Amino acid sequence: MTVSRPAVPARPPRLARKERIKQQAAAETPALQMGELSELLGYSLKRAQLRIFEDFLRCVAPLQLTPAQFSVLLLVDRNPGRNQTEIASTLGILRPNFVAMLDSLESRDLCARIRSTSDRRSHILVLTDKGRAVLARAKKLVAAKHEARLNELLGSANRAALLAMLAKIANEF
Amino acid sequence: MTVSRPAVPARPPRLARKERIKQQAAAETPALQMGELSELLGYSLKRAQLRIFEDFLRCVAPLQLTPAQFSVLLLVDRNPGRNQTEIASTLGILRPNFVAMLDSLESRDLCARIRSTSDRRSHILVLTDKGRAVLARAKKLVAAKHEARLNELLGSANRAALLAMLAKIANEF
DNA sequence: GGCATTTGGTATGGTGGATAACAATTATCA
DNA sequence: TGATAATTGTTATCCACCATACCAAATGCC
Repeated sequence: MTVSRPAVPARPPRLARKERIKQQAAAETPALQMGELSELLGYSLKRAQLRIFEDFLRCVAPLQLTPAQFSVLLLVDRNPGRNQTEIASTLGILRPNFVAMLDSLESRDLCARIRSTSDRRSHILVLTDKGRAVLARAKKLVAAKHEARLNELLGSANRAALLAMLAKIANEF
Repeated sequence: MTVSRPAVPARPPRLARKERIKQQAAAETPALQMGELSELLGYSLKRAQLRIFEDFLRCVAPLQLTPAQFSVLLLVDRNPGRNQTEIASTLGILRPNFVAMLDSLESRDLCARIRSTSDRRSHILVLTDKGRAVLARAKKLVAAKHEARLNELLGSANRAALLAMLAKIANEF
């Protein structure tokens, strides 16, 4: 049986960050020296991440999904029978912050919380039919627009190497 | 002449994010399937970025500098005579948000705002002696602890390739 | 001289992230 | 068995970051 709680209106994600910053400095004096900044991995990493998220939002805009929401749908779909704590912790989301996120997804009828019969404390997460459909469409959009453009920019071998290094940093650093 | 305004107390950055999330799921059931998540560049990118920032904070903790503050000091040092708008916009910081940041740095006597004689609207940014000293120490700490460990993990050739790809994404994507 | 623009700043709201505390439930173990 | 500890989902709350609208002072532009 589905556990329902007061509906929380879904909020559309915002995008287009860089354009607004650009317009700040319209007619610029000679470009600034970046100095050691361009050698700082953290700096480039954050800039690249912002870009990627921006593009992700654009590509998946018709479905109104943020990267975080997409990752939740993916993980829930791939791991049936798991509860909130398990899904949240593998995504690096703190349990309290995961509640509102699920409320949002549930209010849009993309996923549902089901009371576990074996442990009545926990809520098992499942995708609804609509959730599965949206996830499928999102995957296609991401693959066709987002990742494809990345492959074009980097080349698929480089892209794979990049991914491997990022995973290494995330896991072994 | 230095423009001084009501001092804002400097706030120490927080760190150690991952540990707290780990403790959520202590004794785990079989690991979850990440599915397409590990193929999503944005996901790995963000995870890696969080790791890198965490380590950066740790390495530079004795100086109480966040990555953003460090980047401001670097940029101001490398570009004398620039005003707030120029520094902020090249760092992707919106002018209103840059005010508090400068207040903090100024209250710690790391940098100063100087009224431009040619344009009395703008504040020219300069590092104080203490600011230069702190920046120098920070650079050494970052190079010795942070970047060195990264080189060890990836190898310097790979690290350079990674940096190049990230810059490409940030600039050409 | 009158107008738009620029600059630094304030106020404010949104959003993500983090902690403390709590009730209900389950696990542990004397 | 029964008392105590741990876990789960949740609320409330705080802080940091990001974004917008607006403002006064100063400047640029006819």
